[in-house]
Amino acid sequence: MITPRFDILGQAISDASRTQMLCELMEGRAYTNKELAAAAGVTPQTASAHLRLLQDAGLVVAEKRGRCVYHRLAGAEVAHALEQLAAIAPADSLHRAQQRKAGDLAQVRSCYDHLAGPLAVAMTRAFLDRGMLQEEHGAFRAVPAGEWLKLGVILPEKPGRQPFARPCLDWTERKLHVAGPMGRLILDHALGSGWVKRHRHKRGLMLTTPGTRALEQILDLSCGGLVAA
Amino acid sequence: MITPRFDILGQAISDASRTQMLCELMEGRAYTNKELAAAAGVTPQTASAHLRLLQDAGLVVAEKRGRCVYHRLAGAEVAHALEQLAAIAPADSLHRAQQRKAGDLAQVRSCYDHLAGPLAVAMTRAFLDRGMLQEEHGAFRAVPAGEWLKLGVILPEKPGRQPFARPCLDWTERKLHVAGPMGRLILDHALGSGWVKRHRHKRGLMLTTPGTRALEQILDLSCGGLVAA
DNA sequence: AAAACCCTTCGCCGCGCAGCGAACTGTCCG
DNA sequence: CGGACAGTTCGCTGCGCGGCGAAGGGTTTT
Repeated sequence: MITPRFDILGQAISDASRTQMLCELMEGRAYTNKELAAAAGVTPQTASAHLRLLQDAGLVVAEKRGRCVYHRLAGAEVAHALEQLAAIAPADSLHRAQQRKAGDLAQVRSCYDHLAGPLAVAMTRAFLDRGMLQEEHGAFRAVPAGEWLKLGVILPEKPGRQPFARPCLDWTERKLHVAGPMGRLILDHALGSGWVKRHRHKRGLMLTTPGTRALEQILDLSCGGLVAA
Repeated sequence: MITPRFDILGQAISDASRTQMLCELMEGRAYTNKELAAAAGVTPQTASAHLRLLQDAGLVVAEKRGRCVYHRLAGAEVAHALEQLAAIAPADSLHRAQQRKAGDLAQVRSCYDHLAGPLAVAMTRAFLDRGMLQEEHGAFRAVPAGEWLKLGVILPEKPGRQPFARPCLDWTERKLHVAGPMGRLILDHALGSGWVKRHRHKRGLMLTTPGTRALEQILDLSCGGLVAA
């Protein structure tokens, strides 16, 4: 019997501190040791050991720049596999309660390299409603439309082997939203256009007033309650 | 930040004994405690504890029948998530060596509810070559063809939300083969027609002479080396 | 040069847990 | 009824590993 080394991966994600770090890294940004240590609630020494383990497991890569070491997920496949796991993992009820209290914190955020959270779910729903996107065989198929260009998306001429618009299951909503190259384009464009901004210290993103207006104009999407305070 | 309880799943698959059991269960059959204990190389008491943990994690369900308890994977989602993990997990080189020595053992086998291994990969390649199946956006799309009926597959009238032919990455070959409802139909038909048979005590399946002839006739597929001794 | 800062390595403590032997429950069979 | 067998529970042992404090190597700032 051939057994993939699940245990190596499993051991990597079997610890609450490490999963906390991984969830942090799912934002797609690179983080320093100290930041991840704070996120997991442990000292830097401990975080250092955890990150070395995650590195050995191939889930995380490190990049030294000056006196800081920046850690990030090893690739989109890793983020994708973790999403899949999240789909069958029981949600943390404790943190779910925090989410309700925190309110907007989880409303708009990024998932590795694309938008996630309620905003992304709402946008995807708008794509489907307007016929810009079709769900078929559990995959997304983009339909040529003028709206795409306004969202910073240029559709490929021919469908490639990799899905251009990959469905990604949101952790909180348990609903699909757009990932893959199209998701990346949308996030890049939204950041470049100032529709969303990264928080300085808090995690997550904030939807700006221009962003709200643009989404309303292009997709007829009302973003009530999603604008950060 | 919302964190799915990766750690619960992670702890479940962080132990080599448990992963061994899970790989065994990936065959799709139900196994008794004793069988799984033998597969993992531990005593029944230890296996019992492991299985209770896997049950608590929601990966495995147990069914009591007489004095035996049959364990099986909790569902196709679990099998799917494990496949995804296997895609980024380093393969076990030790067992890879065993595979080469064992030869036909890994050639034909099932992956939860569909055929897997080199045979399934070869069949999928034949589907694609003959135009019965198309790969698009990383998904499979079945094309109506007479061959499908001979393989026990009746194509659905309209594409549903769930993919009918889901691509599944094989552990050993790292190549795609057909899973999902279509994969299940093919395996069911192959078992029902006597094309493949389950080994009595050994794991895996064996391709019969009628099976070889049928595949050659329908798909022009030569199965040299895949027939069990 | 000294101070501040980021990260890592080392050594230690303590918990958690995999593993087994022994004993117990429940089921099937003669 | 009594033996055989599957599974579980209990108690124990030993290893692994998460955690931190202390100390050391590098880099940036003053």
